[in-house]
Amino acid sequence: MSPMAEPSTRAEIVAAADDLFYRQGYAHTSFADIASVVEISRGNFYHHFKSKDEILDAVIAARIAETERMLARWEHAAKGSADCIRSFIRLLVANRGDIKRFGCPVGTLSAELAKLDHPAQPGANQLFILLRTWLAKHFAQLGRKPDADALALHLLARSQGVASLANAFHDEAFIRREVRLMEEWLDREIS
Amino acid sequence: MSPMAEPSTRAEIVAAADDLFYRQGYAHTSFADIASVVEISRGNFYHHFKSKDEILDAVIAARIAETERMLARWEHAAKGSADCIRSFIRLLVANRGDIKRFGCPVGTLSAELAKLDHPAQPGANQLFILLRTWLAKHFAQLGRKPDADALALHLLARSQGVASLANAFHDEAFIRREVRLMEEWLDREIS
DNA sequence: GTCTATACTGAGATAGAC
DNA sequence: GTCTATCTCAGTATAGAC
Repeated sequence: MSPMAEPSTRAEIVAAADDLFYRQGYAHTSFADIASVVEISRGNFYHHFKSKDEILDAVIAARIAETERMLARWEHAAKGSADCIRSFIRLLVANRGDIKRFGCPVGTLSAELAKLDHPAQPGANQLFILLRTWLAKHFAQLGRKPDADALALHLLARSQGVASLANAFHDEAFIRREVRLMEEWLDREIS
Repeated sequence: MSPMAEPSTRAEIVAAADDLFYRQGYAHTSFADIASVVEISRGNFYHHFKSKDEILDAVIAARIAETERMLARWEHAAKGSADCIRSFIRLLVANRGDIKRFGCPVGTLSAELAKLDHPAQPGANQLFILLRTWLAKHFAQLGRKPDADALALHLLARSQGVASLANAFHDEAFIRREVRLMEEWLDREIS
């Protein structure tokens, strides 16, 4: 363990794999792809990871940690629960460039692992669960306790659908339009 | 060309590939997988299709033709445009078993080809365009000509999102709930 | 001793010859 | 319709560098 002076090779591998898994998909990304980004030899990173699945686990763990930090930042910056939910909705706009080109990182990974029937599916779905419970918590705080989870799932589904079609049609204007509709929906639901 | 007494070998290959591409994904399905379903040798296979990409093209063409037939059936059975749009919404319920397990065949193929940066992307998106223009046509006939395309895209996105999350969480009840919300939305929009 | 690099094996895939 | 060439990939063995 080096005392975090520079990013460790392991962390570089995870970061590169994270990026490539998002842009190319998990199955379509080879060790050689990752190695060429990190600029290490291909055989080398068996010292850090025993298998490709282990890298995937590390990438998922990193994404979960990053998502938790993002949610905490939103809660810190927001005035209340309605603002928190708005931050989630606006994430689509903030990331519209990547979403247009590569889709939603959560949804596309979950869909790919489902088709591969991959053992890491529960881990990938943990990202969905994280967002689902966080959104439900804030809907409950806005007085929608009985159907907080249903509202959370509804909003998650809406944003997933927007990401899918924005990706298929490469349409950023569509993202902005749907984000406005979701904000109006939110205002109606919590008024 | 045999006079359609029995399904031709070529049609059997396309049907098997269609099914496997849906359930396993395109990249993860090999010639051997398809050949073992159709029970032909790989050499015979090569007589009908020169490459895997060619099979994909044939599968996409078959899906487009099948979708066009489905839309025509809906129009024939429906009382009016509102009924047509309801048929589209209820497709989620009709196919809920497959959607729960494998997602939406249109959306998952489009997403996979996007990640692979595959040349057949435009063909796969043609399926989306087919639904989009068909829905927009019926919204226009219901007096929503100015925003008919936006309404069509909105509904397409909603159903894509429902399929994605139903697949991730393996939740059929969620599909039924969201379908009801979409039907209520439709009633409001066209009233 | 921690990290890195080179060389190799075997599985599974497409493509194609015969 | 069998049989083979070739390619890419994950994974391993092992030795060298700091």
